[in-house]
Amino acid sequence: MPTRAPYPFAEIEPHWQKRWAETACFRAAQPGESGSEKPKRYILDMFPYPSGSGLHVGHLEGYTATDIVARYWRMRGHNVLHPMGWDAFGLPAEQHAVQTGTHPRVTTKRNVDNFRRQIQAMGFSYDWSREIDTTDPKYFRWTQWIFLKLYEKGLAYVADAPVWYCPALGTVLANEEVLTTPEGPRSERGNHPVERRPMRQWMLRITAYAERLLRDLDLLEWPDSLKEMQRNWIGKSEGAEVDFAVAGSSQKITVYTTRPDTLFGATYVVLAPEHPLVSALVSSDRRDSVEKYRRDSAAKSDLERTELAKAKTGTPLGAFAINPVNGEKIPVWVADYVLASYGTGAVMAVPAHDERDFEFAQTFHLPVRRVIRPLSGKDEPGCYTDDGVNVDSGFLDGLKTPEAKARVIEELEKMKQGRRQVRYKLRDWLFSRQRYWGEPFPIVWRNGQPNPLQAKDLPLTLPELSDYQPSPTGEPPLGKADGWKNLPDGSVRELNTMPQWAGSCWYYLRFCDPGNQEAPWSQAAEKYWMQGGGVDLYVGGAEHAVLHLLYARFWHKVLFDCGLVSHPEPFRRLVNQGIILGEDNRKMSKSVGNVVNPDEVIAEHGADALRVFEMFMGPLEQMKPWSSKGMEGSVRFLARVWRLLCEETESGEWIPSSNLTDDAPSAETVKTLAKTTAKVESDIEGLQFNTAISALMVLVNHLTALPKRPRVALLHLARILAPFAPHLAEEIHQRLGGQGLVSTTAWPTYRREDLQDKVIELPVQVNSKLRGKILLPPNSTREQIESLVSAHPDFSAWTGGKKVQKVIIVPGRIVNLICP
RNA sequence: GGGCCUGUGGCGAAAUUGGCAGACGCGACAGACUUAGGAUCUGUUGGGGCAACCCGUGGAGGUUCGAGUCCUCUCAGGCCCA
Repeated sequence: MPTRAPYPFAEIEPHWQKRWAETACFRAAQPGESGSEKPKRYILDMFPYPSGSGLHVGHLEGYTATDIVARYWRMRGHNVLHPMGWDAFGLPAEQHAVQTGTHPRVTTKRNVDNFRRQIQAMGFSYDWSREIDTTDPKYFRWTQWIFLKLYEKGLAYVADAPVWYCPALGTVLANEEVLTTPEGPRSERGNHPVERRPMRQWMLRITAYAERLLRDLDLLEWPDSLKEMQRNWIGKSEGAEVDFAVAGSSQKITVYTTRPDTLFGATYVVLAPEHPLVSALVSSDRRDSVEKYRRDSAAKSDLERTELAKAKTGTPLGAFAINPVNGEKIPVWVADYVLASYGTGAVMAVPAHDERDFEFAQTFHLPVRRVIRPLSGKDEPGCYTDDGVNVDSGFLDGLKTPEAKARVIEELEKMKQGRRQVRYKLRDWLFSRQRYWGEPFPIVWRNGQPNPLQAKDLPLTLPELSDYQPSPTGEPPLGKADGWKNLPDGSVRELNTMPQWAGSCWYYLRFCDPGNQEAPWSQAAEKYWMQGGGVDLYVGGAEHAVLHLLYARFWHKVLFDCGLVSHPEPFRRLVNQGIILGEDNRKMSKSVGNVVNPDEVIAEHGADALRVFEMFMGPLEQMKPWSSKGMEGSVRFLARVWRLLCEETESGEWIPSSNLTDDAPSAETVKTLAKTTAKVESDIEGLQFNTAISALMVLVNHLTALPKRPRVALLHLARILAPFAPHLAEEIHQRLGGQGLVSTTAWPTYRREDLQDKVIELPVQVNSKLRGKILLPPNSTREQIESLVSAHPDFSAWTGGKKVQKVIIVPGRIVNLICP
């Protein structure tokens, strides 16, 4: 015998989903249309990659949060843009194609259909007329169009550069897609080993925007931790380049340092093993050992080379550099703790004031010369890396570190032996992939030169292939499409495709005007929806902190410079939802078997209960574990709401409750409704959904306890519950005789005076310990409070008969009597 | 090694931002519903004590009439970067 549901969600939920779809009640009005006179609000989720395994409860957390906010503002009379789409290019569908021969388009469509079904089962109020798919030629036509803009502005170029190549994936990867692990560099996707290979690649000049990407972070309401991650990724450092002449040679060694003030403390110079000057400068007697050293270090990872704890290695080059400020001859070494990719690949070593140099000097018995004294005056042996005052430094003596830096750079510039230099860790963005399932580049090669397609020739679509396997040499799969790649005039198409990030760099703009055939978006639509600093609320996972969010900001700034968007930043307010762990407190994973499947949860408890529980678990941004018991608590809550107006017969039928009344609610009920509504408002606006739901529970507990439930109170409840549990809210709204859809009615109002109690309890402390309470009107003055306290029957018991030396009164908060 | 975040009942968490610690939920315990209950309803539920009271927000100090909240140090866990 099937178990009876605590309330009939299985009938209610599909019914209202159908009604919403039929009435298109969540359609956002375009500028000019009726409805666009309302204030706009753009509430966006990071659109998903439609994987084969379907949605997980972590996706749903963010989507539920934005849906509550979207529904709330719609009820508050805003024109809400709340869209959904698919970031559908990507490796998994293609790897599936390599293994099975199924076209990635087929796999992608199947996955998208599944994702859409799952999302719709949750009752999210997306405007489905704006659904977009990055693999749709009607969409990627404009991705290619934006690429042409980048190309025209000289921000897209081809370079022969050492790039990360992943043999297992058969493609190159961006710096951002490579992780540093104890086993060496690995691909972020799949954790395969990757290696450096020189290859011809498309690059995007994101470094040209480094300073603006850094500076404009100040315009954004983002979590500080996330801004900090972007700052670190951009990695601005201010320092100097210093030229060291080489004794007996016309060559010079240029080093980069952030501490030019320590130049007088340099006791040797180090070149990275890969530095081009190594072979030019090595002395004949040192050549063999230097060559051997270079071979040895080539086998090591960057992490092994630079780790502080690891023993430092190196070998002298047999050459000497000349310190430009004091003419001193100091030895040149080759050591792999210096990386070719950092700075100029050469450093001046100041062992007294740099940890790594210090360790190296200790290992090889090189001199240590102190030139900075701590400001505190206490000079201890060892390495001192903080700021201080220069000593034994010629013209820098007595200067504090910031002045010393400025002074030495000034001097070096005068001597033409150095210059101020701002550096960024950020590298240009490696933008091509040797893959099939991505946007083709709108480029043809003629006589070894790239030529852009005309905008009118877009989209350039993918050819059909029977074999998606990349070749081991890095030749892209598109190279197999002879008819596609070779053009009649002898030119050849670019065979790489764009990385998955491309489509997500601008999708939020397409949502503003998704059907536009003439342009990626109209100026009017962009101005309307992006006014006030862009997307008003953007919610997604923290894993996109540097990649997607940095790339999208970069494209947006380029589009801004092209006059195509009206604000320099795309996402005004951004929030990361926390990870939902498995019930065992571990990360959800298929192999552990602790994954919660939303389809099953909805079938068992309903979508409303899942929505409520996802929000009730804890703060949105916090990591928190799933709990099936907690899930049942949310079902119980909604069932209690249901039973406010329905009761079950012996045979299991739900009939209207006999406890309903058309009488006006009591003053207490009116107050509870007012307080709850005010709390829910401020909590939704502050994204504190867990406490909003707890306030709703308090209200429901109050209403449950009433012998007769006023219909107007329940109608009020339906409206403030609607953002959280919209299906149930619609059903009770209708059963109580409410007009139209609750989703499109106005948010309820309340009287301000109902928020304030007539009498409040004020705690009384003696010597900061709680001793009693007094009852009084909320707006009592200090004098009134003091006389009420001293006249209280328990007064002498509280004070123990001692004299009150001081009275601290915080009206509405506390009274504290100090009796020594 | 550096940066950021988090530590509160048996569990998930609240705390008007310096003012009654533990709202709300889960779990547990007791009772009711004339059968049963993994349904529902009603109580109780931080620890100690017969009690009045005392103790309690990872730990140690400090500022303050008053600290979960602010400061210093420290321990543990997480994330990011080396």
